[in-house]
Amino acid sequence: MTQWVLHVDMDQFLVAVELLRRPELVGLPVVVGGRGDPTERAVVSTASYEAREHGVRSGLALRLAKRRCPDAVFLPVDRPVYEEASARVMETLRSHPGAVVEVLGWDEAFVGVETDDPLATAREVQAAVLAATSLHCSVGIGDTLVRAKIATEFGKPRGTFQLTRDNWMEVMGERPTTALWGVGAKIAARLEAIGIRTVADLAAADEDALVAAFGPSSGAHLGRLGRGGGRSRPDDTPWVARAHGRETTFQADLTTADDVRAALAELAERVVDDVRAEDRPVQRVHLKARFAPFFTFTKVRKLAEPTYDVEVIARTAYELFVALDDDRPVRLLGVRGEMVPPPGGY
DNA sequence: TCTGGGGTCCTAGGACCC
DNA sequence: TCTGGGGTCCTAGGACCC
Repeated sequence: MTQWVLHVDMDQFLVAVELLRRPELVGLPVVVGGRGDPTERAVVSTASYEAREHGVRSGLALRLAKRRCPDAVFLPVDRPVYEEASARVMETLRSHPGAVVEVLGWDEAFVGVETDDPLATAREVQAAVLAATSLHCSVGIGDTLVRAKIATEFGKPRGTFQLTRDNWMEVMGERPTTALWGVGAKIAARLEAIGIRTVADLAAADEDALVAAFGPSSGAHLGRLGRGGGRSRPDDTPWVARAHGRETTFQADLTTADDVRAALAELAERVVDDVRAEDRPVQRVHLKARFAPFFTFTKVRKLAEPTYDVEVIARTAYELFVALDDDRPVRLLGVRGEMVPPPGGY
């Protein structure tokens, strides 16, 4: 028996969950995002495959989604329903004999299994998830987490794909570095500046050069990533949150200090609700502010004493806001509370 | 054309200490 | 007059992911 990693990724998850309770929308372009009103400031969380054909993607402003696909049905984000569906998916994965499940988000997880027929196991997992939830997923099969994760893209929708040491270079070698998990536009540009454009270039790159350009941790990580390497066993230790935050985009920009203070107080209150539930007080306060149209700043301050006190957190956030010394209208505010680590650390 | 809301991790560099 | 070498703690800021 061999150790394999499966990466299970739900297909158009938010839309799929909505279609279960609105079957009449199956086959139509459906967009889930914000409060479901395309005239508001909000973005697409998930678009159905039919909507994607019109160029609607996650992260696109709802207003633009409406323009690109005027016939789309817009639905509001309904977190509790997705959390519930997600929990059933994860429970199904954990019920597979011998499975070690590492959750990555609402709609995806790594599953470590021992099997001589990983494709058959992947099919079993897909069938079990479908039976338990009526939802379809794609499964990437790999000999490392990175390979399994990237394989999934080639299996979508409802399919599987296998990526291992043997076919990694053949499949990935000529692709740009942005095809890798964790390499975005900025990192890709910095790599290109030192002559690395493709995955094959990165795999062959000199480790010292990568470390010189990206530091000891990131440099070594990038080299491994190019070769598809890294961890090969999922880790199922329960997740312990480092921080909780809340942020809001205002439909009408804020212009007065009182409005800002009131908004920060409300956000701080919601943050404290979350950190109380963790039973670990806030030790550092992060303030995020976006001024119209797109300048975003974050500031951090460590508190003298860890606290659950909403007043202290809200006042600290406001002090950080004032320190920005920017009098443009405010489009977004966020407060994040970084908690004291649990006994024994993370 | 307009950019959510929830997160994590890393690096650089200053302040300070021995 | 010039200035080691190791370490910790802190903030700022960048980048990425779902």
